[in-house]
Amino acid sequence: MKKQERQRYIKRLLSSREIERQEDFVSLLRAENIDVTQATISRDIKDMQLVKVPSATGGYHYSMPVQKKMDTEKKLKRTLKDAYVSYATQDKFVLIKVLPGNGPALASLIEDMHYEHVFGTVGDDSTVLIICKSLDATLELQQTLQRLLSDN
Amino acid sequence: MKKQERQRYIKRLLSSREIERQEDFVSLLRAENIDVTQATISRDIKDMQLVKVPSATGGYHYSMPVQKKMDTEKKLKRTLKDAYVSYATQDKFVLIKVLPGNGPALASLIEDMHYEHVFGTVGDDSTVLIICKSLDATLELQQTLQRLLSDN
DNA sequence: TCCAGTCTTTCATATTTATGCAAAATAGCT
DNA sequence: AGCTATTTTGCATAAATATGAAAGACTGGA
Repeated sequence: MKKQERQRYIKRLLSSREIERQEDFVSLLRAENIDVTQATISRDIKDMQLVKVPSATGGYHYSMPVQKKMDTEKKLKRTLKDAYVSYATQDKFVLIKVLPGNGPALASLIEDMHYEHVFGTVGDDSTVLIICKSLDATLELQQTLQRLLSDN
Repeated sequence: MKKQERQRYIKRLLSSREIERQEDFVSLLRAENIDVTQATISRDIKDMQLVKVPSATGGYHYSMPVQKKMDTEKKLKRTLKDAYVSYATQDKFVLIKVLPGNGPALASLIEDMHYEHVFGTVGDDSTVLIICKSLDATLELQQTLQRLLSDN
């Protein structure tokens, strides 16, 4: 499955960098040895319903679609509230304990959010380890999670 | 204030129709005797951080930005929870009673959401009247409001 | 294997969107 | 009012994006 794999890469790129133009996707994918043209990216973007957001700083960047993002955050919030047990943090890591069975779901929701600050996540049955991109990022993420936990 | 007024119009158009291209804004505004070029619209869109969303049905349409939408919904939820007293509905109307002083705020938040189903709102000190676009729309809106009230 | 149908990609290009620059409008002064 | 600085706009066009049409890949039979 070529297309799906590429679209997974695209998702990953989305969260890792500020992507301003479709051609950026082309270059970045080329760097990973995936060869496509802008035309294909345009169709992928339509498929995946990505949007080009005018950023506060004056530029533009591609991002997840509105609805999906809202839905995901809602699910994430619910899962957190339902299953949250405790959390700890050290260095660039945030370790969340949840009720048995909820680890993978939570990890996957966090992935889906494509948080700027998150490098990656792993989850077993009752634990999710989030690896952040920096110490600052870790703080930011903590705040995000706390916000989600305390309703709002 | 020319620009701001135009941008208010743009917001209103956003919620009332599916707008596919910037030129559509130009035509629709022209119909309201506001004369602009696509260049200006492009800049307005950047200002307002509107996004062009690939819709499920194959086309594209402009829409409110992610962050703002989420923020507004949050505020709306909080206001509702804080100030809600009761509501009633009849025909295409939903009438919400709130604690004194909260009417205008609530009305304005509902406006800001640009709900598909809402034709318009008016609020006095402790009442908000929402006029929906159809009977079905009224039901939909009720559900939306109930969802907001019952957390989620 | 060979074929028909379906899906995906590229190429070329049409369409749409963004922007540099000059002109016009607006806002503050005095 | 008259002048200057700032903001906003349109024009022209560059830049970016979307898409028809043809070619290539893949799929599931016969």
